[in-house]
Amino acid sequence: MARAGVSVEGLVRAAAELADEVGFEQVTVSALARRFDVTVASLYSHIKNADELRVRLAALALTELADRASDALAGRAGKDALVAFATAYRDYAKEHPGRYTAARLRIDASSPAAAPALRHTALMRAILREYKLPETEQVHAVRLLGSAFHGFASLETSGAFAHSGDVDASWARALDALHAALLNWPRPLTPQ
Amino acid sequence: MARAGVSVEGLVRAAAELADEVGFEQVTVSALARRFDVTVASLYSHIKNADELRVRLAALALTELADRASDALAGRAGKDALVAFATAYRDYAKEHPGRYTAARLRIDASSPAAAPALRHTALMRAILREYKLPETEQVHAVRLLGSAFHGFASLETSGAFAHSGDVDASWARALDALHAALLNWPRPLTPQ
DNA sequence: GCAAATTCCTAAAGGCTTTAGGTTCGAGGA
DNA sequence: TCCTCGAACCTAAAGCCTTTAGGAATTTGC
Repeated sequence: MARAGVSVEGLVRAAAELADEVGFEQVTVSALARRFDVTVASLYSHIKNADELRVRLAALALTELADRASDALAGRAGKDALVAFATAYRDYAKEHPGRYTAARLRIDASSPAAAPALRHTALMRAILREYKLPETEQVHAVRLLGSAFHGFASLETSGAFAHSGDVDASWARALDALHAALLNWPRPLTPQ
Repeated sequence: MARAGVSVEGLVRAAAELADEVGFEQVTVSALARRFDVTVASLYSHIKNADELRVRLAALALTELADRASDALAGRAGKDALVAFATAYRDYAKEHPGRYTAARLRIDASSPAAAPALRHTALMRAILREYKLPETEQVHAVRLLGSAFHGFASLETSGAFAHSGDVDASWARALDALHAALLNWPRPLTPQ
């Protein structure tokens, strides 16, 4: 019988497609085996277990997302950069809901997904450069931006905004408001 | 044999405890049956299927969360109200991570969880009253607040903020920034 | 006290994950 | 060319989960 030519990379790519088609939770080793027309047990020659598959999928998604964000940022600064980054983020979540869900998996420092996760922080800090926040405030600003972007993308893809109003307008206004917030970043009280 | 005295309410309460202990994804009909010392099939006299259990759990969580938020809001206005609401939200997510995850389930209008979900919107709009935004802007502001609160809670409980910095300070700064954003809400461009 | 409804049970089918152990393919050395 | 060895694949089986069917026991209410 001819071999199916399965490889770890191929598996992860197929898992990514499957995730976007049927949802991240439905990505199973069984479904992948069906897709490659191979028995389930065969896949265990390539991956250790179902969890490893999910972590690798997360790493793929985080890398793709960081690549897009990085491209969006090229040659831009200030509000332009903020909007481009955020929109790359939101668009990715809409185009690839399964991958996006995978990207939000709990990741610990030893995971192969840890490195791409760090790129995201670095990119956000690059956006902040133009806003000239004090060094100690940057982590807070990164967290606010991360929360707002992730929260919006997450609520939008989960259908929470589906029942009223113009979501694109909400997005534009949110970015205006965040831009303004960064310009007038609240000064910390005198340190104690 | 004496009856175990299972009821739908009891099941959902136990499911909520289980969710907080071992994570929402691990809430299974089997685990519940074990907890009640009853066979799995018995539970199907009380619930239609595993999905109904999850939806009921979501409804419980949304109701509890709305109750807390409502209490937090009582007698407060302006930034006070904003901070109290947001903190009730974040604290609930930290104390009850499993329930909180359930609350973020995709909910459609016919679901028994739809009604408590609407309370949340109403409460957020109450916060906005003091900020006197134009009627058409309120939906956008609600979405920004919802995104930021959910994003922060979600990233925090999933460990994304675990590796550096003072998370409470980030939270305080985020609320300061959102308060300022509401005070200076970006005017929409002249309508076309 | 008895009938009906409810609660609980056994049994079984079907899906997913993982491990154990055996077979076949294909590439590189003798 | 042949043969060997590792990788890729297979069958089999165990364990857990969901769901349905049909039957027994308990509780409730007339």
